[in-house]
Amino acid sequence: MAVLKNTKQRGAIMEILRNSADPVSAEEIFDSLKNEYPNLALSTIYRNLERFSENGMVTRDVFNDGVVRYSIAEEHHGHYLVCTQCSNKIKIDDCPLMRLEQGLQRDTGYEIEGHTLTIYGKCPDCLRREQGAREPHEKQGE
Amino acid sequence: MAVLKNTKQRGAIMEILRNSADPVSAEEIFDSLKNEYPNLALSTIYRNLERFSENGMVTRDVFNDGVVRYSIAEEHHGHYLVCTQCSNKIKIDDCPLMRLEQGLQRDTGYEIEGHTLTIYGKCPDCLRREQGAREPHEKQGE
DNA sequence: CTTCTTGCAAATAATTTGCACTCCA
DNA sequence: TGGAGTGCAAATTATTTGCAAGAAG
Repeated sequence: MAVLKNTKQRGAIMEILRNSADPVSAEEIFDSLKNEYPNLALSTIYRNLERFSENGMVTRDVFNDGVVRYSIAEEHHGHYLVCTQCSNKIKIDDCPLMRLEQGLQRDTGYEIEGHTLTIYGKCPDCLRREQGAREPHEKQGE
Repeated sequence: MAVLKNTKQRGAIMEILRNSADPVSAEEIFDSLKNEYPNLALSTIYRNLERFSENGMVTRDVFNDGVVRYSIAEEHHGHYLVCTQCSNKIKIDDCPLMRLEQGLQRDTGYEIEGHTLTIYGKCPDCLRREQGAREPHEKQGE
């Protein structure tokens, strides 16, 4: 695969990725950079993001709104327990999938490369709040 | 929310969803039905799928190829082993997460509601194809 | 200099929407 | 009958691609 040359656009895109905690879309990157690089092309961003993700430097994810967002690969490890109300997240360290994966590999002939796992629930705070809201006379929207 | 009237298109779409083990896209449903209903419109399918999913009858998922696929909500518990090359899917029946979830519930105070799990890898066919394509002068470093 | 990159414009692909007509309840 | 549902065509949105000009090594 071709060598990645070092251009200022490329650097700028990488910097945005590095500086943002959450995954960002091509368009968001474009907006962030259009002042500094007035004739930066959106296609340049798409092409770079694609290249980054091929190289494993960046993780590509399709969100439920159908938009693809990217984030630095480092940040993207582990599994989470996320609250369906407030989106509060707890990292899950125990991952019981190795065993399962070994079995699958044997049974299906697949070469397992990885997995995604997210568990959803309500966090204690939201549960409490819900209890409170359940009082006979107190009905409140959220 | 408006009452869902009973039309043959609507029934046919539902039937497809019910009869398919894996999630299906609007286009796939369209293809399956275009013989039986020559002037069925794709937009009708999109609109119905959207309505189904609003009503909770059907689950909507955006896949990595950016295409939205739908499946009957019942089937909801089921995890997949998907090939990173050809997207071939195998359903995983064993789900080792109950135990983990019980532990988490105790440890974190979350009330667990569900989870998503997908395992990625290369299917036997793609592995074979890859072997074949591997050129004589192989590169060592990885 | 030669390959990798970029910008621009045009092309796709999936999905959505406006509108007039049709059909179920 | 009246509103829900449909087909069709045109509109949107995110992303991709071809190509000539420009920069990096």
